[in-house]
Amino acid sequence: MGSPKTAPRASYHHGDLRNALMDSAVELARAGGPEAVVLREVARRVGVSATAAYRHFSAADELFGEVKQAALARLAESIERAVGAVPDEGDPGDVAVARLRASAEGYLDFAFSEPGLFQTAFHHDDHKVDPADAADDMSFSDSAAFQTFSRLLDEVLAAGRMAPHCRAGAEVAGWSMVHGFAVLGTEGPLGRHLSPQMMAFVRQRTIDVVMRGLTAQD
Amino acid sequence: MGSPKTAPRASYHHGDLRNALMDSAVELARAGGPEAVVLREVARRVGVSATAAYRHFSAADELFGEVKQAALARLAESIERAVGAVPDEGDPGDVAVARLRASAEGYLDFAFSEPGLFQTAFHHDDHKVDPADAADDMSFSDSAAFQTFSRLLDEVLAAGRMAPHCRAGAEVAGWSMVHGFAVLGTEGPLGRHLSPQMMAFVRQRTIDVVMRGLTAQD
DNA sequence: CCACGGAAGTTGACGCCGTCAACATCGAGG
DNA sequence: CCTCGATGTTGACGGCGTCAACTTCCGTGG
Repeated sequence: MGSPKTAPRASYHHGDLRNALMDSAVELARAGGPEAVVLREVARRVGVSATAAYRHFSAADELFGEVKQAALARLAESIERAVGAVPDEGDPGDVAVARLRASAEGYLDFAFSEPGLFQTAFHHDDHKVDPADAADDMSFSDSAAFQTFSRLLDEVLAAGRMAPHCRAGAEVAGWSMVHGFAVLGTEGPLGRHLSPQMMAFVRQRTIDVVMRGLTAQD
Repeated sequence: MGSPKTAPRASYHHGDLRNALMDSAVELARAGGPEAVVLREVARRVGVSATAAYRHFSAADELFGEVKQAALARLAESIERAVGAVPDEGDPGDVAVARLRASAEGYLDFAFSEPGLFQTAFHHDDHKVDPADAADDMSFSDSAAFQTFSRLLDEVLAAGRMAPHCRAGAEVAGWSMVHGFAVLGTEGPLGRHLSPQMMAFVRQRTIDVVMRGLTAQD
């Protein structure tokens, strides 16, 4: 008695090893960032031999890739949540702008509350750039979060809060800003040198700058 | 005959091993990014045993730290060069703005022409955040490049091209934007999914947005 | 002049990692 | 019931960073 899930050593076979490995790997990434996702340690935590993982993943990279996708998904959730929390009342332009701003806040909330997962979501190893095989590599720019961001910019444009000629490339510009701040704050020197109050201040300042840059009317 | 430098196997002792290891390590970082800086490989290239490096560096991390500093220095050079190339004539406000913009171009020029070194410059391992020992970790925010950037913002302010209340936190906002674009373009999904023409376009767009965000007058 | 002490480099070993080949165990379907 | 494929184990390999012990060389003081 006791399902294999609750009694990890119930039998020779695990019963749900793939999911158990994923959970363990995600927890490792959460606590220690991308470098902490070590196949042997993942297996150890699940109470299984290292090579057992090869029945469910072709290699360690594949496991890591799935952890990355999971992290990306949580980032998307954080953004959706923040955007969804904006009250849909008042001037449509104000709402559109507020929603755009909220998406940035949701991005940064995730980055700073789950730095390990955030770094994992954007970790990219190898310098190998084989010819036309880049297609299979799903990433943020294909993710729900990016689509959301794009849609929010369309809304701002439709509400007349952005000069039409500025719309092109705006996703990348806005994303760059928020992402850069997140990277510098979580793994870069910002988080290590600034007090929490300073961090909060420059965070608002940074969002102010990008919002002003995106919603200029000239 | 033949100095130890030109004849690497002239004698048992190398003569200039520390510099030789540094050069080799920097070259590795240049070609393969931070992950490619592997102590044993560095030593192998110099034609020396792996443990020989321990006579000059306390650990592999220390070697890597120096490579990082070298990369940071080259980034600073790239920025200085771009800023220095701006002609110092015409309206002082225009010059200040042009110099600020040039610093961003210099930053991105380096990131895209030397992606391995750029990634190395900002690579940060371990999630260990020991108490008050963060002081010794020199990084970009202490570097010449950051000081330059700060000075350029002061000039823009002094030339009346920036609202005074926007000056605080402007370094971080501008740096975040440029850094984010560089990261997404070199190791992130941008560089892998966009054509060179698109890259050039979004690059200009991104710089436009941050310049507009920083130099707003309201 | 030489011998000697420490600086600089070597070898061999340890424990960690990812991965492979060969073997053991289990449960579902003939 | 018995077999066979899916699942998990063991043992090994090469590569990594690092340590302890050993060797080679060079500059210096007697």
